[in-house]
Amino acid sequence: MTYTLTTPLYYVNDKPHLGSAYTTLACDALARFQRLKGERVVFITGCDEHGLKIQRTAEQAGLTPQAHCDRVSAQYRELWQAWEISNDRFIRTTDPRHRQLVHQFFRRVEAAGDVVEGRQQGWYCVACEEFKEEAAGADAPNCGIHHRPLEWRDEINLFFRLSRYQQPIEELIRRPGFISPPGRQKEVENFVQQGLRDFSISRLNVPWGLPVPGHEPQTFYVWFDALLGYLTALLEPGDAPDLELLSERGWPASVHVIGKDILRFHAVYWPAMLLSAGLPLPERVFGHGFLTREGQKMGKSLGNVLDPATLLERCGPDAVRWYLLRDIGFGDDGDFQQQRFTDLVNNDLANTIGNLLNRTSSMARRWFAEAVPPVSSAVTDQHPLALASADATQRVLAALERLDFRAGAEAALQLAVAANGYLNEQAPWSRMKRQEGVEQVADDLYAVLEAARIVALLIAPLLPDLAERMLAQLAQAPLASGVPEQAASGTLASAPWSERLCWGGLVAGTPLPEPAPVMARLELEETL
RNA sequence: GGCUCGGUAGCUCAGCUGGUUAGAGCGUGGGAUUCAUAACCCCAAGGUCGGGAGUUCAAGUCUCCCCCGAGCCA
Repeated sequence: MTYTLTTPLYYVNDKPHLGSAYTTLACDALARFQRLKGERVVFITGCDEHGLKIQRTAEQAGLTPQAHCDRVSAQYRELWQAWEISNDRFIRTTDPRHRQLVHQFFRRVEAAGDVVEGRQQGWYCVACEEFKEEAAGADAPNCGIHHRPLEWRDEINLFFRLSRYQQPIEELIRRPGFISPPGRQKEVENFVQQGLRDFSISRLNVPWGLPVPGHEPQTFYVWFDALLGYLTALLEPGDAPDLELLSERGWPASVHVIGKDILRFHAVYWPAMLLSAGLPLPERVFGHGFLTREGQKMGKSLGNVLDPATLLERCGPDAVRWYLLRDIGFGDDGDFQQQRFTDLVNNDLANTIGNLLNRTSSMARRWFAEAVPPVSSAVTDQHPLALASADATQRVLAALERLDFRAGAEAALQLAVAANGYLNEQAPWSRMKRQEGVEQVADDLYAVLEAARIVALLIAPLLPDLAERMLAQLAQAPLASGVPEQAASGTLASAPWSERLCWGGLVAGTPLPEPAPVMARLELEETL
């Protein structure tokens, strides 16, 4: 079984913003988690590059659409590299193979009798690339989202007969777990209950689009072509663009992770299209929330846009990943507050987790020959910290499985808190001063180091960098959650994650490197 | 206009099928300590659980109305 997950294919209208980074970061955590569990993962991201909006943006910049797309998609690719996103694929809908796959898909849909000509009349928002039903009777309406005038369209184009899929779609969206979070399910149900209407899948007079075979000069509506990018992305380098191959390449997807604004495309239109083409349906669609900043919507007009590249540069990957994943319920809207951001990062990562490792390693080295202290048989898997570790592990696994990154992060953090508490109760430094119970001190330090090791393993999906730094500090093999399982097992002679998560992995006497803080405190003097 | 979801300590939130003095984290104040990244640990203050009415022996938790916020649809 392959675990296939996708981010949306981001529209290359402008450089990447924090919202895209948020989605991608979350998917990266999920992908790493699945890889660590030993699953074969195909993590897909990429860019959606057709459509009138792109065409116009390019014109305004004095570029050809292709040049514009090349430029913006490169920004995405570079940003994800900088963020160490472990995507296995990066698909662009201008990829030549994509065109062929879209044509093949379309022929299937057409053969199924699901393509009809129709007259499309209505107000269109180019920025949304959507017709606005609600503006039907209006005179010169504006888009409610973009506050720009809508454009009148009256053309003959091709429609997909969505109405034929009323029943199967109703059943699909009722299926528990298909739409997450559950709150959004009703939203879609209401929409579907009102009756599905055929929707237009082609445009006239939009040269920057894939031609509809047999229906020139029609080009495909961006959304039709973009969604299919998930399929093209699965093709391996040498593969011919053939839908028949997909089942061997990881289709259907285990989950599409998207922003809540495009839930309908993924939960209704897309499955119907797949049904029509005779392809299996994705197992799950997760619509996450949006980010505001200090209570306000981010936008150019307000000048309060947080640039993900700047954020990375100034704060590092661990801090931002932690904040977004640990403080915002995945699915809920979230507010980026700089004060809270630094508070949480410093408290959780630097003080609680980082300092735990630092202080313990320092003591172990000082009193036990710069190595992991000898353990006595008193430290069993019934040790309080062993129990805490087992509990944390179980909770992290369960949480990440349901994409509850916040609960996962908290559970891992709790283990570090427990270990710090234990250390203070036992106060090995006092024992050493009194020159008594050295064996007890060794046991205590061993147990705390062991807990720290497990904390590192548990945060690995969320904070791969910090996890590796911690493991290095503990003289442990790296995890490499970012590379495919086969490659990892080929190069690393370490046990799988699930085994390493078991209590007692540290070997007494293993030399410990000189401790250096694994996580620096954030000291932001100005506003980001 | 219809529907949905929220409104719980300064902030972000947890509170399952109603049941002792409403919880956590952050922030704030204090204490303790020195192994450690002025970190860790402990303690405290702080809430008429949006407002009102009702059901009940008992409501943050159920019903109705209203106010505010978000969203989907028209």
